[in-house]
Amino acid sequence: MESKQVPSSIKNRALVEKRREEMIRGAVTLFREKGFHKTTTREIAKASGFSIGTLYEYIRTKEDVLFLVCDSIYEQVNERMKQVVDASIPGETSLEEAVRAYFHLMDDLQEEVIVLYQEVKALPKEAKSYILEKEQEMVVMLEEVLSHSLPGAPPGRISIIANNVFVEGQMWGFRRWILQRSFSLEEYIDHQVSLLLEGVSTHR
Amino acid sequence: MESKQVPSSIKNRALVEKRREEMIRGAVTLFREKGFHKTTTREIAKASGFSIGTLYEYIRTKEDVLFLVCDSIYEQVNERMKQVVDASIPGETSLEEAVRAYFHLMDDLQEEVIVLYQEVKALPKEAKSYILEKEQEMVVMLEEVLSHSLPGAPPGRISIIANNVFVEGQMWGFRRWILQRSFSLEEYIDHQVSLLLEGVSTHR
Amino acid sequence: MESKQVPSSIKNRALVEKRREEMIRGAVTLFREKGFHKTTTREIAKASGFSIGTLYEYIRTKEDVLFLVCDSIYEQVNERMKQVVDASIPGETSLEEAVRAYFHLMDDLQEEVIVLYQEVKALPKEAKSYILEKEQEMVVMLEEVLSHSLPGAPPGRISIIANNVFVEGQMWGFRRWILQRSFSLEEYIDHQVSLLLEGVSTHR
Amino acid sequence: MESKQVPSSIKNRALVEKRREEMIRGAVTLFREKGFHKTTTREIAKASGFSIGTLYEYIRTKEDVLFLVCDSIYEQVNERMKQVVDASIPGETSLEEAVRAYFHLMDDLQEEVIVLYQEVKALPKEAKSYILEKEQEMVVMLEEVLSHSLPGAPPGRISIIANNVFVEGQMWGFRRWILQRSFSLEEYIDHQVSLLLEGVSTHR
DNA sequence: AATGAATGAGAGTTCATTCAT
DNA sequence: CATGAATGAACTCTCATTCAT
Repeated sequence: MESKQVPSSIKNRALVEKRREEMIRGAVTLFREKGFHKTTTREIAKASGFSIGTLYEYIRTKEDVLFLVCDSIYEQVNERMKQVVDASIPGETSLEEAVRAYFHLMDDLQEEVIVLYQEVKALPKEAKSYILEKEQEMVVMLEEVLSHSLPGAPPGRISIIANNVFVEGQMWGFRRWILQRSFSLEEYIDHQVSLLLEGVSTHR
Repeated sequence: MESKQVPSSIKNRALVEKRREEMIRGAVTLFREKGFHKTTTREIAKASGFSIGTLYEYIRTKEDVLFLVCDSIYEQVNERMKQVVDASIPGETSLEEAVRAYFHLMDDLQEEVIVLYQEVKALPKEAKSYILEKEQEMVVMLEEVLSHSLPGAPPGRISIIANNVFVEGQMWGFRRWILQRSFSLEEYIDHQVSLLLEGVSTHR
Repeated sequence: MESKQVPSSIKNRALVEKRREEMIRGAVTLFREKGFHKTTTREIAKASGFSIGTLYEYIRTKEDVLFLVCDSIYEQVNERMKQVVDASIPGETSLEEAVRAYFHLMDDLQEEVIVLYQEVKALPKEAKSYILEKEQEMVVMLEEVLSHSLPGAPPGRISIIANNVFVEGQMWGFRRWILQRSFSLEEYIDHQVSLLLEGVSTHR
Repeated sequence: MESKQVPSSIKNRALVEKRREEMIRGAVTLFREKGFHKTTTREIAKASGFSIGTLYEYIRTKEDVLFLVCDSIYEQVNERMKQVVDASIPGETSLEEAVRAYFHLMDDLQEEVIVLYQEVKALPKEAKSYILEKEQEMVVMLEEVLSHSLPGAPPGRISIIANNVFVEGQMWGFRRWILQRSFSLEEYIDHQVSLLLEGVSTHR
């Protein structure tokens, strides 16, 4: 799937898939720890379990690694989110359920989402657009769920709510140093859901 | 003020202040365009109007420039936000007014906020903590305003709302490519205020 | 024939011969286009129609390819020149005829001769000597023809004339960008023959 | 003069000139010994007496070094040849004198000319054209001298003679392993002049 | 106080060669 | 015999930082 975007000089497709998975696993950890720019290609190779020469058989440039990492993360996020959306029966599955599922997902993939969040901007132009499109797919999925549950709401409003929820989900990860000090995931979700549905006026 | 954090070999305090302002002005633009890592110290020197040698009379490392930039931005943000808060009379100035003022501020300082947003993580540990504290001051100010207007709300809830508002303000800048395509600033603020106060249930 | 100089791990002699011919054909084109140093072994393998692994069954090092190419070219040049010389009957075949035949040969093998000309120096010492000997054989053949036609001339003079003719033949190829703009092959040969025989004094 | 072609980040023009001269001196020797491709930039820096970092303050790429070397050689060659031509009084200075001067020049600059001869092709396209133009200037100078001495000769013939002389001069250097074994410079020149003027027919 | 030439560690990338299958 | 994945030494080039002037 990624092979369409990033060419490799290795012919064996299955092997490419396998090696790239190893690579992504290694790179995510490194990027999370030190950021993309401070991670060297040699470190990536080592963390992936192969030599620098082998690394470059599977990518063309260091930025390709970043792209593969970002792409893979959104692939996971969208995949799992799609399951939630598809399982939802319009009119029956509540907005609340979907939002809760999304927040749980963001909790599961915290590390990955932080990388995504902080490093996408380092991608070369074209690759960045591609990834931002995938991000947008994510937001669109949220919009769909929202419009099922709020049939009368104007699309502009739906869009803003979707963006809010999207960012609040990510916020749980990238502002963890403040949020996760004071709240459990469930508490955080409860608050956000309550705010979403009723605004500040209500408080329990 | 910054001189406390970043030593300079120049004695003349006023001069240090002046040169650093030039430096920050130049650096913000560059960081916005190409990011911290892809900006060289030579470019910063040039954009600041002095030589590389002179640049290093006023800082110790490249990261000092980033620190000065981040610090200066929060200085401005907090300064202006403080004015809003101080002008507000508890019980009279409404939550809505304060939030609107904050969103306008985020619109004014868009470029700067994006830099802040994307590059803080590149700061060395200690400097990062220092800047994150300033960020937290900002959030605390929002919390204060909120607790004035929502006297009965529990502090945890206040904190989450403050974080939400904080991030939604920044979102106007860093998700501009999607938001500013569909909404004027006023429309965006109207929606956010309405959502904040009443939740999704209401719509016009 | 080449197998004496460059060992191969393949036993089947005929196969070695065949594969090496494919290899030389591919390599000449590449060397002509981008030079020896900028051509990779992978490219040579591809142009030859087999894998990099197979390539290395028929040679030991990249320089072996260059050697085989150079050797093969001189083999052709000398072979064809020998036919001319052998066909010449001392005293009957004129100097002019032989020189004309040589220039035509240089025109036919232009591409190959340019490669020879530009890349021989990249050969390792021993291989270079071997090739330069073959080059010298070529010059010696010219000397023989010349001494038949100029029986009274001292050998030193013969040698210089042979070198001149040798280089003028190659010049038609490697200075083509200037010569072939102004002259057809026949015009060029006519001029050179006239100059050779009579010097500058005469002009038509 | 070269500064127009190859930008340097050093501002002091005189210094650039000086350092580049050191660089060229070092590089010529290395290129002569091992060729352009087998010489590393670190070796060039070392031979020039400065660090790798400093080297790159005066050039952009390794190929720039080659260009500067080639340019400088032709600068010298053309400069010195111009003196000969300018000193010649049309009608008085004989063809012979000019050709002799040229051969002596080629003897003096043997090493440099061999480098030129073998490495020009490694230059990037544009730089190559520029250097070939300078080479052509050299040939044109020879043509001028020739046309003064051979007023009745057709231009095509003049051009070929100039090319012959040009290449025969270089030949003294790049075929030294055979020519300089058998001839002193003066003997070589005597033969060439005699052949040029009278052709093969005459011999002393 | 200001300048800019000098430095060299270190980064990304290539590619000839090997060897298990 | 043929293949192509794996290797790592070696290369070019960058850039933060220093220091003599």
